Amino acid sequence: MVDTVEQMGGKQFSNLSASIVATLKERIIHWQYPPEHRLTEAELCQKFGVSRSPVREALRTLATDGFLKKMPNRGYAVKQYNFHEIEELYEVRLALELYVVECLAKRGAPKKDEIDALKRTWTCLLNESSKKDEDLARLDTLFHETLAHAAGNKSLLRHLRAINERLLLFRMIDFGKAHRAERTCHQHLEILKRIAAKDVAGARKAMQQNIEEGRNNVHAAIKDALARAYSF
Amino acid sequence: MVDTVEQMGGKQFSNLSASIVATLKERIIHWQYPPEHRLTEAELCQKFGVSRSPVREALRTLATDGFLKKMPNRGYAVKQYNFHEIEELYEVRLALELYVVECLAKRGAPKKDEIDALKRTWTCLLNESSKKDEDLARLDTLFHETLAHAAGNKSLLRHLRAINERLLLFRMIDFGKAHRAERTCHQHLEILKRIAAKDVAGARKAMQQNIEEGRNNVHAAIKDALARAYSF
DNA sequence: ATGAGTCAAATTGTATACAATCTAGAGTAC
DNA sequence: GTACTCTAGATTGTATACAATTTGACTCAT
Repeated sequence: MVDTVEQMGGKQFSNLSASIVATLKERIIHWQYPPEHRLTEAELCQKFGVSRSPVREALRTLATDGFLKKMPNRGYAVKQYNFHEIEELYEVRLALELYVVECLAKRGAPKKDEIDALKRTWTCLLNESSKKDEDLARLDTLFHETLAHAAGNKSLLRHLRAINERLLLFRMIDFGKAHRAERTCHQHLEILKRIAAKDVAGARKAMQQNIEEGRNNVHAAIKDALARAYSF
Repeated sequence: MVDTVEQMGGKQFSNLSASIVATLKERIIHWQYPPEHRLTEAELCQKFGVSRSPVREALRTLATDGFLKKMPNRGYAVKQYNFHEIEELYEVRLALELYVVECLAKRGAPKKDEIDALKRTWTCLLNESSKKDEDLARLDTLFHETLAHAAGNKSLLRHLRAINERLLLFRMIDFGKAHRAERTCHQHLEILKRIAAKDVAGARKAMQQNIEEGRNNVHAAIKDALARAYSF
């Protein structure tokens, strides 16, 4: 099976390296490459039909982004996050997102039109009969990133994006749980209400509940169902 | 003037790219390359006497680390942080470090030997007549990273390191201020005391004071002295 | 003088060849 | 059977050549 980079979703990239990064990220997120799956430069060159230079750049990028791990002289492998590491990612996320809502509750709400758009999207998605876990997870991520964006700190947003991108893999598990989407929607509205009311402590608490519920779902799901693929 | 990568501090690196990254980082931090100074692959190849491959990798790394900015088809340039961006970095740092002390105050103090070592180092440095700003800034950074390490979250530590490394440039300004070292030392001891007493709110407050004082010093210094080099 | 068009230089993107290093397995001595 | 050595293969690191793109200045027509 020979892939071509051009197939990749129809999106255009400025160079081969960026395109390869996007392709591999997509595959890793969708579990098409299992954890610990090895990737070598030569193999990818052949599959994508490109030279080592762009492949090499792409692998380095993915390694620094935490999608791959580098094994000296043995190539790269899809990084397998253990239970503890996932918890750590959630903790950093919590720290940053609590700060976001604190800022917003203190010095003014996010832009009304953005928030309204999010509310509408949630409503549409919940009414649909076929709710894909991935769509829900992406919408959830979008909500949190919209808040971060509204806080107006680009550096904060960048760090949060890096973490959320990596957690997307596990958040899909989160939304696999029954009625999780409805609960999340409810929690999001609560967060917005508290921010609007400039209730700093309340907003922090609402955000903490939202994030920790997700974390607990992932926590439980991993222990239950994924013990085979992911050995702790 | 032809540099050789081997000169670089005597440290050994596994490959040329890592060595170039370290060299350039060092120079940027010491203002040997002014903000907006342009760096092209070809120029660095000639200076270091190596080929484009490792130089290219190094430049990409420095760009993603926030030391350089990439200008499409115009090479790279030393990133000039404006006032607002520095404030943003300090905010993210604050969010993460508040979380660190909160964790520590809640679930147990850092290791005693590490803390004692820090205390001793502070004492030595304060007694020396020649206090270099850079040494003080590095010790300050070390203190904060030791706390983060004690919190036991590797992901958190990585994000914090990235921010602190970038802020080192400005923290040297911070310690240029008279008696700042003594004040910082005092504040650090206060933080440790509150953590030991499991006083969460007190520890957060002490940390916030410490960080915001530094931020204000940098804030003022930049407005005063650096308006020439750094145009806002 | 001003604007469009053109071309050389600068710069990055990609391919490929070669060098250095490490891994793992086969083979051999004991 | 076990441990040791040596070697072939795998893999990354580095150098270099070539292609593609963009920039900026120069020319020429208006």
